[in-house]
Amino acid sequence: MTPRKPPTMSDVARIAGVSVMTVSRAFKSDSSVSGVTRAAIRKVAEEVGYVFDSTAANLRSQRTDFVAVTIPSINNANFAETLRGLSDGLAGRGLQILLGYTDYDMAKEEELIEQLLRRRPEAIVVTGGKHTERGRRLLANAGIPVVETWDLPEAPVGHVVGFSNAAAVRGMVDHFVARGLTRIAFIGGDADRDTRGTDRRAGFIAAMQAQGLDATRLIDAGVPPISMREGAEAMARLLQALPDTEAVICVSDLSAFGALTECQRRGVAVPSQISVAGFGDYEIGAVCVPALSTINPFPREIGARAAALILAVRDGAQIGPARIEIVPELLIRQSSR
Amino acid sequence: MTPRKPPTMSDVARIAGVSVMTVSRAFKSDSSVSGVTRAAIRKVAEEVGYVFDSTAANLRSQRTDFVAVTIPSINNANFAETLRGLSDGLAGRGLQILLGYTDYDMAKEEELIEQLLRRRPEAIVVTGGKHTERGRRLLANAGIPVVETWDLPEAPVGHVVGFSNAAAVRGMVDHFVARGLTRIAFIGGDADRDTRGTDRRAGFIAAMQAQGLDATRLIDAGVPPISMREGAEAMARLLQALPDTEAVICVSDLSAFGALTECQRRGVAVPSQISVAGFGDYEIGAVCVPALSTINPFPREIGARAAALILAVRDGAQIGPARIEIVPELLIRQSSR
DNA sequence: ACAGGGTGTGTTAACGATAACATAAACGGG
DNA sequence: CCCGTTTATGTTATCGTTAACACACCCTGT
Repeated sequence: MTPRKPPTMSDVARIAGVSVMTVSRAFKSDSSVSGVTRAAIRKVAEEVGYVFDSTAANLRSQRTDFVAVTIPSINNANFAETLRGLSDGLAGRGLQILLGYTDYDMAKEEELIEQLLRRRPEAIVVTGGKHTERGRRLLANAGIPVVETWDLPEAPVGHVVGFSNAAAVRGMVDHFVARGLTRIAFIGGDADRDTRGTDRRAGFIAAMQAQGLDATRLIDAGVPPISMREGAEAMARLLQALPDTEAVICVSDLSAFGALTECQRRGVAVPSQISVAGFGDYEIGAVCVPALSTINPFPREIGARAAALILAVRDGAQIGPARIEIVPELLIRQSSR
Repeated sequence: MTPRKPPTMSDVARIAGVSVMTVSRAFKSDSSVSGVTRAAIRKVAEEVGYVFDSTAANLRSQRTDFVAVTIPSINNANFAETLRGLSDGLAGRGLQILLGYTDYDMAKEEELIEQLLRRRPEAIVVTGGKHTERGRRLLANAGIPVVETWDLPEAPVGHVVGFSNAAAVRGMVDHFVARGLTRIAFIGGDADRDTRGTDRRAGFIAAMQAQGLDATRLIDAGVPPISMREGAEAMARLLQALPDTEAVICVSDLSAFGALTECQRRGVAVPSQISVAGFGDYEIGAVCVPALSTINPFPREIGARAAALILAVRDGAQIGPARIEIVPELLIRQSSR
């Protein structure tokens, strides 16, 4: 369409009859340029179709206004909420998110971290507290604020905004036990990939053992992300293999919903024959019939807190490594009793 | 952690005893550097913790390896699929996505487009074919490939990869009519914001009129994105106001699922008393009971095709404005008869 | 009237990489 | 064994903006 190369500041400066520096200042809100000059420059810029070139500004000013973020999957409402919390918190201050997804793969995460750091972000937010060794080193040496989320790692790289996946699941186990249910199963994903899912499973086992109960009713639903369909399939296997199970905790609301539908298809009444619980407080859990008992880890708040932390550091706050613990909320609905 | 400023290429060059240019070449796969030299340089780089600085490379080479993408909302499985199609297609060629979301707001889209163009992406993919006038101008003058998706605009800015929302809904209307249902309703969002939703509603009205049927059973479910809950509320209003309705088409599977649950709560049998259809072929539609009739617009393929288009242009293909039409698939399941 | 301070603008150099060109060494075919 | 070609490396200038500094001008108070 426009084969000639795009106008630069110096084109605008020439036409407006000022120096490049004045044009530069006319585009920053804080700097001192007279109102008339600024208006004239803006007008010329709009006329010639000038679009500010951040790549040059980034290099010279050593500031990119990027915040790098890694999430396991784009297609997940929980992570999307965290992203939105981040985005809303940062956008107001002109910070743009540079997003990458890891596909629940630590090797891919390492590669991604390196790729993102090349862009010289001013902070990096990662999901989870487990990384490859090189990934950790890259983060630690990046010289920018690092925020690990969705977890409470024992040896964090930098800041932490997260919660204990294990403790959250324990709350659900205890709830079931308090209602007199003892034959409780867990539907989760493959241990090698989904670290948060694995933490939840570990939390389940620990909580069951603490209650003196059998913690061997574990159904493997496959590789994360665990879909609704996989939840349904896992439930089918559970009902087949261990028909006397009284309650089941699923690694997420999505798999829990799948499990629920499997019960519906098989005429197994929920919760009178079996109680079902999920994780994550996805919208579906609140809307489906019966509504799902679940755990809300406040994903949006995780993002918002991480954003606030980054802004505080950016504003020069001399805070040491922060460790912000979010306390998930247990939501008991009709799917459990 | 590391207060000293990060090493640059010239630091690596000095330590490795070569020129900066050789270091630069050692980081590009294609260029000619001897194996020993390259290995030595890589080793030094790893030791000193050198991380390549794209900001400088971007400026000098006038290439950023960015592809800008705007979507209405991050938290939507359909757009997430398109994003994944794009991402998977582009990542292999070293292109990174620069994402922004518009919140279904054209003014916000305009601002976003400008913000993204400042980063000098090498192509831009936008959702939808409606933009503010300035937004259009920005896109047209950007001097990079522009791809509009999820729509078939009459006067596209550049390339198009999309489908007709109206025609897709007509297919569903015709399906219902063929089954002998005539009192058909539409649950959709506010006309001002969601242009695709509005297109679907318009398609509904046109199809009903073409069939000589009453096209006034329109329920407004609020501002997009229309949630499951809003779908349920809209269904409640529909059942109240027009209890003789035989079928309802919802703007998305999410609202359709909400509508379905409302029927369950009220003891209205689906599909024997009322048929329900959605749009988008979300996983929930396939898993829920009864499974939802819906329309699959192949969102992943939209992204994949857009990516392929961008790569082709990048490789120097002299293609004029492409118009790739995706034909959505009608999926009839148990929720309709 | 004049020092002192703010305001608006200009000049120069630099951010850290790479394009373009130059050149020395290694290679290979008749 | 020599010349043309390829391979490996170096030198110089530059991408488009902004930091840092400089300076002229206009206030304001005494």
